[in-house]
Amino acid sequence: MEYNFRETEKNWQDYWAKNKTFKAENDSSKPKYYVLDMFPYPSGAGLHVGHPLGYIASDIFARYKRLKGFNVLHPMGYDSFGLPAEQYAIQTGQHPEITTKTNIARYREQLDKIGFSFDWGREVRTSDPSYYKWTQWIFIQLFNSWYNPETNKAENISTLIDKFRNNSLSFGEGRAEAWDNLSEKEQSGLLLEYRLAFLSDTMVNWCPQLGTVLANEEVKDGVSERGGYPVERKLMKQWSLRITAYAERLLNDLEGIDWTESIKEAQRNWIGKSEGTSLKFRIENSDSEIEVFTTRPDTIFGVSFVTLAPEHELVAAVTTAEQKKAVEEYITFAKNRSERERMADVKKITGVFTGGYVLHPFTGKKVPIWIGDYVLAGYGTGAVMAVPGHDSRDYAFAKHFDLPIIEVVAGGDLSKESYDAKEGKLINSDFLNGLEVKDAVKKAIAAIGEKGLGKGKTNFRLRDAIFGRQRYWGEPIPVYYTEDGIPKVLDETELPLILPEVDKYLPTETGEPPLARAKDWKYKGKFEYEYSTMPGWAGSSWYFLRYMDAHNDKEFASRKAIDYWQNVDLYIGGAEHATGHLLYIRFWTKFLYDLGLIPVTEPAKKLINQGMIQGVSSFVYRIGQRVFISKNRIGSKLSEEEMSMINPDEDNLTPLPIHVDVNIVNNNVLDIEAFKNWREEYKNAEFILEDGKYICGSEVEKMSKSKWNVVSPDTMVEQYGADALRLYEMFLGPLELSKPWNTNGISGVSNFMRKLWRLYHNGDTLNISDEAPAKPELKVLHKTIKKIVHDIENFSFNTSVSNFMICVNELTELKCNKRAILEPLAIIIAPYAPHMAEELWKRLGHTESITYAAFPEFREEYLVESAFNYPVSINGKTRFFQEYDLSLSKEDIEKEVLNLEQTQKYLEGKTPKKIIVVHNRIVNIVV
RNA sequence: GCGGAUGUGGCGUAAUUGGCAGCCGCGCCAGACUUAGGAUCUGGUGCCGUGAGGCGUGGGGGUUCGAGUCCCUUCAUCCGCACCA
Repeated sequence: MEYNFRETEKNWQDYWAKNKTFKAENDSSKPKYYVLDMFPYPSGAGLHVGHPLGYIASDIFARYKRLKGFNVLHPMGYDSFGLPAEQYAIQTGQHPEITTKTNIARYREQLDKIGFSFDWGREVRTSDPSYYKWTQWIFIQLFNSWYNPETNKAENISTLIDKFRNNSLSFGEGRAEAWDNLSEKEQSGLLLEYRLAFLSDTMVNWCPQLGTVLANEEVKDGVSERGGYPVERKLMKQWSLRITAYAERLLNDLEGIDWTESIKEAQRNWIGKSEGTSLKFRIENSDSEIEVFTTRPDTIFGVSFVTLAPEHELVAAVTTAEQKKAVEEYITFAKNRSERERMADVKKITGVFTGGYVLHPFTGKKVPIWIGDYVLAGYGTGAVMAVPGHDSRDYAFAKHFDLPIIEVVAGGDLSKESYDAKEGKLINSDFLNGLEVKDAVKKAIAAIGEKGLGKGKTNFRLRDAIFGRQRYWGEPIPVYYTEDGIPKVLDETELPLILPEVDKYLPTETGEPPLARAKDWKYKGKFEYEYSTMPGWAGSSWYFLRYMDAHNDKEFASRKAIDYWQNVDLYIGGAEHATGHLLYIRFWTKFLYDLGLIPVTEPAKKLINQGMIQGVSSFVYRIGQRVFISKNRIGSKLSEEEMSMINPDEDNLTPLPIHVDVNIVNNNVLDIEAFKNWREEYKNAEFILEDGKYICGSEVEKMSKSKWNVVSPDTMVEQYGADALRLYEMFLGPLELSKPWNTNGISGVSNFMRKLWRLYHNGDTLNISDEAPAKPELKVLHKTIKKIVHDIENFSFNTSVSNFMICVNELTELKCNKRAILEPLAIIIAPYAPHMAEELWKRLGHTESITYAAFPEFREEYLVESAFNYPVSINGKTRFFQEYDLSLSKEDIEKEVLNLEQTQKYLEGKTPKKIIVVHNRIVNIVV
């Protein structure tokens, strides 16, 4: 009897569910291990074959750790708030909750079929009130906290109020009123400048099509990441999170975690730390100063103009009457240019002279003030000292407007381009002349400090994260407003603030978010709630903690559970979250740590990014309306019969490529019957074939419904079984690599599964011998154990599949049916092919699941050889092989080799210059 | 522009980390068995050459007894960031 994967896999999946085989305990004598996948957003399209890649890898690891005696936490859940469900709701009127539930059910069904060892008892859904209650709770903690730069951590806002009281507000820059004399509104406004969750007027990314603001992380190339709609800058009152307070720690702590270099680098980039100095330029005929930020104070004598961002607050003040009109026109122009336009023509230089001047702090010379939109209002001080000689952007601006270019660092050719390198000697620079750049920087900073013109300063590119979304399907922000408009957070006992029902999922006529439609939705019946909801990333910024204690209704997770599980040992997910989710989850973790709520500062010790699985689209080529030409016949001569199919008068004779469903194409050969039935319009299609077949074209593209290249895991499981799918996804190549899906190859692992089964069976019956194993059999087993352990621990799952194949091939060759070999083999393969492993385990006479069997111990002694077959090479080229006992010394081997007839043949009478003998490796003779 | 990765047969890939390049699989070729099949089994399969042999890890150079692996240089592809002063 052949192995019946359909029945067997179903049986074991039922068994695992019924016996709660993968339930993790929150305390155990075993060491803990936490394996986490990035939980999915349950979209309507269901899972394609690319989604489970990371889940399979993490599942193998989790199962391996269980066999190694660890108490493993391996949970799964759903990131179930989000835009697609809401947009679907807008179109259909269907409540997003219903769509979400349906999608989750579908996801669960698909996941179950693959045989994952998730502890479903800990499932979380971010859209569930019992979950978002705690997301709201964390928001309240953020609101009630500020970042104390002295202790370098978040503290309760009361410690700030104490400071205000004691120092009469001298703590806040430039304020001297007494705290208690301020009105409540003034106090609230002041505190908002410090709270980690705060309301402020900020420039936001406004997306009119989506009707919401977006975080910087959600905007790519000036369009929304979801949907690709244009995004514009707009000043709005918005909730934000003060992630910038954590910039330094987010940067520094990257050192201590085992994440891929590319993710760490992306985060470093995003945080964008840059060290420099601030410097003030006195405005001519005025008491005001323009403050700039520069990383190159050494080039101070190369300043030939100062550029302000169009939004800079001093623009009006420095503009002269003659230039007023031009400046105003320019500002209007800059304002109306969308972010997208501005990015699209980075090369285009625009700007205007204000007519005003500043005085050079060292020479006292007049320096013209310009406005240019290459200077960003949001970074540094929104003003730069332009050094066209040594900054390419200033150079381009100076060239364009014909402004002077001064060389102050020797080494470049300023007639061609600016010299930006930070090496060379200073020239034309008064007291800096002759110094190397590095020393000149130091001396310049010192001089600037002495004159009281500025001081060393660090800037970050990281912006505070805008937190409010003018959307329905998200966590309500637990805030209400008093009659004075003072925002107040709800009391913790009032949580969760349930997402109210609305009649439509659209903004109101007055442009308020959908939540404003909710009937009688008022705090204590009279105060208005905040109508914005939280962004998609809120719920995912702490979910790893909730899994530790998923049903706790008193706390977000009990201290005991958190102290036990600590943080994630292995986190697997896509690299697309590099600067979004993975930054936020680190931020929230650090915040909760500061409050003393959790014992760790990082969410995950190790992170692996699985690659994308791309689709391979297939194409048919249509001529006219109903004739399809095989790929390699395009451009070839057609027979008379073939010609008669085409009507050259009516038909367009250029073959038109059309995506065809990959499920009716095998090895690029089209299933013509299936194709005719695929769509009504192709029922009467005619074909121009090659070798009697229709060959399709193919191309690697993103896997998506519209490209007809989606391969569903269900189809694979149905045809080959879950174990085969698991093995094949791993066999495809290194986990981190992106690769196109090719269904053809799965037959290889499918054959392997059958071979494995046959190893234990003779025809229909189990065929196992209790005889002691022979040495070669033990050698094969232990070689495999060694390799598999090495592979798993290095996350090299592709090579372990290949090693299993080698092992089974060799044991088949040896006709091995010894229990002492096949039992351990079942265990080591169990993480990869758990269903078959369970079935074999049972047939071998075990009554318990294989999940908690003991992983076999590797024994070196079985691999020890007494001799080695040395490759003998002459001048590095392998010529022949010779076996020598391993006890022989190098000298002995050297002598023996030289005496060999074959050696003499290759030496052709010459005397070797040198002989290299590497023990257990190679012999090389140099002639 | 900055940063991160990747280049090996027709294809996906492998190489105990400086020691026999091409493991494992797909595909292909040949054979066996078959009331034909896109099933199964056996063998072969880097390239050139009938052969001895030669050539081969994107290209060029170097270090070394020995380089896919280390160094320099160059090219190509993918991804991330980007007027960040």
